[in-house]
Amino acid sequence: MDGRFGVVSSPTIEEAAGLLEKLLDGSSMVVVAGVCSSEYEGRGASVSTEGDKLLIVKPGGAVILHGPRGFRPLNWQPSTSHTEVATAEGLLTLKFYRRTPREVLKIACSSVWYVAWVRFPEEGAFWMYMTEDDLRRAVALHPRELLGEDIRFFAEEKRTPSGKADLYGVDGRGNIVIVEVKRVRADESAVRQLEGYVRDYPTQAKVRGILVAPDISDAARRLLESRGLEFRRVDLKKAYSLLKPGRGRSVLDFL
Amino acid sequence: MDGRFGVVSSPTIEEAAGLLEKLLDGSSMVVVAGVCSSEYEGRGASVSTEGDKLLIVKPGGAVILHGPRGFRPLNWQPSTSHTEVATAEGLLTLKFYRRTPREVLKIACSSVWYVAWVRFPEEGAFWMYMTEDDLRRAVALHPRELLGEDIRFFAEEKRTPSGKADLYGVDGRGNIVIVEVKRVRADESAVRQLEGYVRDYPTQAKVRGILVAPDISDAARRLLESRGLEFRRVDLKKAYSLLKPGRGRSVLDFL
DNA sequence: GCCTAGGTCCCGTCT
DNA sequence: AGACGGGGCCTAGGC
Repeated sequence: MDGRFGVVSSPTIEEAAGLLEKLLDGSSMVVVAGVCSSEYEGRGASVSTEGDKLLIVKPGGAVILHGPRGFRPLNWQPSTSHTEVATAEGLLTLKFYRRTPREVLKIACSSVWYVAWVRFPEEGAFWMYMTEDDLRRAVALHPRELLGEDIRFFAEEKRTPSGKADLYGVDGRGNIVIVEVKRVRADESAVRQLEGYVRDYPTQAKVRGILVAPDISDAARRLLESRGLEFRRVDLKKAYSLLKPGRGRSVLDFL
Repeated sequence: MDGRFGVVSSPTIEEAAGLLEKLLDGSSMVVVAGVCSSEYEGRGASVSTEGDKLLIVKPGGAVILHGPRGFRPLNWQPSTSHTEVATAEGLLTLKFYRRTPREVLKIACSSVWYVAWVRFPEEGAFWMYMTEDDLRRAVALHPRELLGEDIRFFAEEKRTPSGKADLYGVDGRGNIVIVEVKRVRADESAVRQLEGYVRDYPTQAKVRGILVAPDISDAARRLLESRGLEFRRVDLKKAYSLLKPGRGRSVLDFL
């Protein structure tokens, strides 16, 4: 346990427990593979029977228990306030508690294939782009190019009784325009959002509601038209290139 | 690689590549820890710089790349259609492709701490309970106990122009009642859903909309009242015990 | 394949 | 703390 990382293969239950007591101090990224069952109680409740499992415990207290299949973990704990390691009747038992919301995840392993860890792991930087935020900024800055008309925007992410609307503006004829932006194909819930924002705008005058997205589902289109709202198709490639003219050539080509 | 599992500590880049070419055939749950960077392009785009990473590849093709912190993976692929393993300029490079949607995740590792695997992992059974489905069934079967009045329900999960409504019924006075059920505290989007269902019901007569949940947010309550809709608090413990009288004592006690 | 809605969603951000 | 909406959300169920 002195190096940067370590692995112990086929530990006994007691050896595994001893190792984990030292390792689960928040300094290491720990992986335990073995034959385990699990129990969760909290916002919901679940049980899993014995089977091969992969347990990951990260510095910061995130706990993730994977079964052999699927993408999502069987059980997890986004953060942990208290951890217990013990052995009982030939089982390695782990308990991970969380305060708010009150939850507990219990894991019991009858065999442990290996315990592996990396100490004081270094965190690289991470950037994500092409988000809805990027698209909203592009629309706000370049309405003529992206919506086909000039709109002067005066507010973003403004609170209304129905929620937060993306963009507020005034069109060439002086109409209030409320814009809801979606980075992906717009569905009915996007229309419901926009409908609420338009209805909540405190005026007797006509308020235009525009849904801006690369595409819209048929059902959403019908709902939108029945409510007198508008849809504007936006080209993601064009939007992002307006925002960052010099960047992302390869990313855009991929789209 | 003959046993049920295996671990190789501190492999060279070439050794790691050789191992992974054999291991990434869908027969094993594989873990790679090392110093890696990553790139993703698809529905969005992201990059991460060199740092300690934990790569998990499951049978079935799920790929999960964790950094040292947080609960969610930095990058992932829910399923993979094609995988490439190579070495280039002292780096282990892995590429995971997906068809629909078209996405690619590229990982490059300059050091590999360990490669570990479990072959032909056995899957245990998994049960989850106390879902929204359970609650909806409880309300449909026991309206008097849970809503305080007799309602005869005649439809569930029925399609409307605004989406799918949870329950349709008729109350003691012959009014149509539409019920939206939430297992957790109801928010504004729940009210918007219910509002749409009520509005879409094809009748001139009064239609009651009832939101059923263990709790409701203040903003949602205001929106609900302004729209003439009703709220009924439901006790999860009671609902669940009505559904399964003989079961779940311990789970309920925890709530 | 698309679409809808749930989820122990998680997560940031703002009040 | 709660609350609201985004997310490469994922996943199940319909069509």
